[in-house]
Order: sequence, then structure tokens, then C-alpha cells
Amino acid sequence: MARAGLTPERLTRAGAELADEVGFEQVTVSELARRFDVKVASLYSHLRNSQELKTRITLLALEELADRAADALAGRAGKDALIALANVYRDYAREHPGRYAAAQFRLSPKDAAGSAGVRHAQMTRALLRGYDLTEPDQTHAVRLLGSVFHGYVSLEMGGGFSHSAPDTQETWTRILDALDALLHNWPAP
Amino acid sequence: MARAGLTPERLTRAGAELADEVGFEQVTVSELARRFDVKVASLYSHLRNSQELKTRITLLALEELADRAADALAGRAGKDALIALANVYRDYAREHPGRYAAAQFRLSPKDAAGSAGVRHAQMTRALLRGYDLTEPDQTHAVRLLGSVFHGYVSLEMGGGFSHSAPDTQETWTRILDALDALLHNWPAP
DNA sequence: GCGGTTTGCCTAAAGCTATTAGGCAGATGC
DNA sequence: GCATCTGCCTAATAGCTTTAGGCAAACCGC
Repeated sequence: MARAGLTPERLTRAGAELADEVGFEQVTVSELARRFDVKVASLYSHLRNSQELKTRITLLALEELADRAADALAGRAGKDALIALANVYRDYAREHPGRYAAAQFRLSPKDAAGSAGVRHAQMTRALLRGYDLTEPDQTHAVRLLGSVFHGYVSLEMGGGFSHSAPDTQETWTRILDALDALLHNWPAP
Repeated sequence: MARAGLTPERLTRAGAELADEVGFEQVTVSELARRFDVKVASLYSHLRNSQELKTRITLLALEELADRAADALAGRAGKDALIALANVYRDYAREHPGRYAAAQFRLSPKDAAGSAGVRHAQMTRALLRGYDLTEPDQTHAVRLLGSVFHGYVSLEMGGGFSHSAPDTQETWTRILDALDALLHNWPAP
């Protein structure tokens, strides 16, 4: 029997591509086996179970997102940086909807701790150094930005805005303007 | 054979309870049948398929949420109304995590048009009458509020904030303060 | 209250996914 | 060149989804 050269890494990458094509929820060990022209059981030498496959795809997506974010933030500050970071999430979700969905997958505390999720928080915090916020307000702002980015992108992807009128690009720009203004005028408690 | 008295409505309600217990993703026609002490195939006289079950649970959740929102907004305006509406979403998600997840389920355009989703947008728009925004800015603000509410609640539920320090109630309050301030000072294009 | 019809739940069966156990052959190491 | 190891295989179990066809309880008109 010719060997297919399976590895956890190749399976994860193929799984991520599959997710982008059919949706993260539809990623299945069986379909993956079909793509490698291999029997399902063979994958179980490389993956503990389908949960592990999903976890690996999630970790991959978080890494890719963090890498893109780091790239986008390099050499930028203030509103420039804000816009760049926001667009990283939005663009990634558009280019890789399945991976983006994977990035929202709930990880075990252990996996989460070792994930690139930490880098994301750090980068958002770094971005906020361009604004004048006290330490606790920085945390609130990190959470606000995370909420807006994630909330907007997932509503837009989910078609939540597709019924109403003005195009979403205009809204996106204006929301980022508004956030920039807000961070400059953050209200005292 | 004693009849179990199944109806689409009872199945939907039971499905919603099941979702809150085990998660929306884990809602299964088989488990529902078990709960009614009935064979799986019997449910197919009342539901076209498992997709329809999920759609019905989604529609139920959207209605419940809209009813709560309407209640909360009655007699309130301005920041008061903003806080009340925001808390409707957050509290609903805490009390009914499965139903809240269902409310995010992607509906067909046809189902979406007939859903309470429309009411949600209208209520957010009504709330914004307490602030002085031009017509197009109202739409942008509706989308911003939707993004923040949904984004915050889903990150909080997903444990996205559970690692960092200050408690989430404080952040939630401060974010609502910030949104109120922003709506009062919405930047011109 | 009785016969006929409708309706509700049942059995049976096929197809898909996940997962485990055990086997054989190609790759690897001395 | 031989022994070992590793990778993919076959086989089997179990759960979920969905369809087809059957029997009996409930309902309807008289």
C-alpha cells in the first residue's frame, strides 16, 4: 500500500481549507480522509479524535490571525493602527470564513493558555498605548475593541446587516472613526 | 399505544430547554425523542427534519428576546434605555445560553424576513431617537450597538474574558457609559 | 353508539459519522 | 539481509438522520 504521508500538520492544514470551503461545523474526519484518499481509521493514528482536529484548526487560525495582526501593527500607531488591526480581523474572516469560525471555537483552558489568544490581547493593549487611558480603562477598552471587532465581523458574515440599506463598508469606516473618537474622549467613571 | 401529544410547538419548547442544558449544537432529534419517551421516527410527522427543529428554536429565541427588549424599553429613554436594552441581551444569554446561541443561527432569507429580527433593529433604532443623530448615522449606530452587544456577550460567554483581571460587570458598566458618551458625541464624517 | 377516515406513533431499514481493535506490508535501522 | 516499527488497512460497534410502510387510537357524521 502506498503511504499517503499523513501528519497532524498536513491534516490540520487540509482541515482548515476544508473549513473555508464547507464551514467549520461541517469539518469531518470522514471528509478529510476522502480528500487524502485514505480510509477514515487511518487518521486516528495521527489525531486522537475529531475534537483534536478542531482544536488544531482553531490554534492554527489564532496563530495566523496573530501573525497578520503583528504585521499590520508594525510601524503604525493611533488611529492608523486601530484601522489596520480592525481590518485584519475583518479581512481574515472574509478570506477564511471557516478558519475565522474556528477561531471562535471554545478551547479547553489548557489549550487556550498555550494559544495565540494571549498575543491578541497583548497587541490590542499595545495599540491602546497610542491613546491616553489609565490602566484599568485600558482593560475595559481592550474588551470593547474585541467585542466590536468580533461582533461586527460575525454579524456581517452572518448576513445580519444584509437587509438594511447603506453598504457595510461605509458603516465599518464610520464605526472605526467613532471608536477612535471615543478612545480620545474616554469618559471618567 | 398511548399518544404522547406531540406538536411542533411542544417539540420546539422542549428543544429550547434541551439547548439550554446541553448547548444548541448538541440538540438532536434523537435526544428529543428520548425526552418524550417516543421513537425517533415519530418526530418526523411534526418536523420536516432536524434543520427545521433548529430553525424553530431560533425563531422562538428571537421572539423571546424581542419581547423582553420591548418590555425593557417601555417608558425609558436615553442612557436608561441603552442600559436596559443591553442588559436584556446579556441577561438572556446568561439565563438561556442555548437559546442565545440559537438566536445566532443563520436563517434562510425567507425565515429571517418573517422573524423577530426585524423588531430588534426597530427597537434599537427607537432607542437612538434619544440621541441626536442624522438618519444615516442612525444606521451606523444601530450596527455598532448590535456589534457591541453581540460581541461582548458572546466573548464573555465563551470565556474570552475569564483570564484577565477586572471583573466583567465593571467592564460592562464602563462600556455602556462609553457608548452613551459616544452617541452624544458622534463624530461627523 | 357505530362505521369510516384520518392521524399519530411504531417497526424496519439505509446511509452517514466517530471510534476502537487487530492485521499486513512497506519503510527503517543494524 | 533481517528484524522492528510504523502506517494504512479491514472489520466491527454505536449513534444520529431520514424514509417507507403498518396498525391502532381518535375523531366525524349519522
